[in-house]
Amino acid sequence: MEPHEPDLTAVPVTSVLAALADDVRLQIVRALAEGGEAACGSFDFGVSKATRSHHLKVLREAGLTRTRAAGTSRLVRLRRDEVDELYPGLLDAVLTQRPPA
Amino acid sequence: MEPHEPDLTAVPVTSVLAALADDVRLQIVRALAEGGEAACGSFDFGVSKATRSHHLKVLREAGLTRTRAAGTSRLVRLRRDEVDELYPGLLDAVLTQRPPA
DNA sequence: GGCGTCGTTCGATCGTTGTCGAACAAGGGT
DNA sequence: ACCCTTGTTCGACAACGATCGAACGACGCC
Repeated sequence: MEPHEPDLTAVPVTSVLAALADDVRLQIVRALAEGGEAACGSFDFGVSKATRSHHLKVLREAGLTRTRAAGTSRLVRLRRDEVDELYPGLLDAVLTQRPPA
Repeated sequence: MEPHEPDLTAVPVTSVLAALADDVRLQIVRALAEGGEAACGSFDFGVSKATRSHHLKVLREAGLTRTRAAGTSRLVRLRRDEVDELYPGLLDAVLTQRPPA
């Protein structure tokens, strides 16, 4: 099956923002920004694997991540360069974990 | 009635992003970024005044805008300084209108 | 006071989306 | 060959959100 990873320029801004406007997905993006490439299963944020798979699909179809098969796992990585080029400052602004007031 | 304009630091990032992840609201924000302060009625993007009022409320409660009464109208303005300080690059990244492919 | 304008709020509708369990598919190891 | 691990997909359900018309409130003006 094709992973359906669109060109970032073909994704409407609202879709990119919507993809980031979820707590679970934001945690995934943060983990990817810190740890680089990671297997899907390494993100366990209290949701079922079905939900996690759904979130990874949203991120992928928003043009924010790429996925490649590696044996029985799938490795996900952040498309940071492309995002930074098209939306400079966006990831930086969103990724910095602020203290909860 | 109090306009309920929260401190930006008290608003979760996901709420800020969700507020920007809508086409109508994005148009409003762009208009505010260009034209400065404007009356609610000046935004007519094909939605009813009820819907428009709803969108302005979302933006206000996300800490992105301020509203003040002025006679029979209400003037809305973008809290650009505060947003830029807390999320540097976010507005710049989002506000630039890209050509539709 | 009465009217028109501007905006908010209410209630309803309807599509979208986050969530889950279960079923399925693909790989690797023994 | 068998099984276990890893992910995806499918239906279902619940919650949220965008939208509207209509009712309401506040203000200025004549």
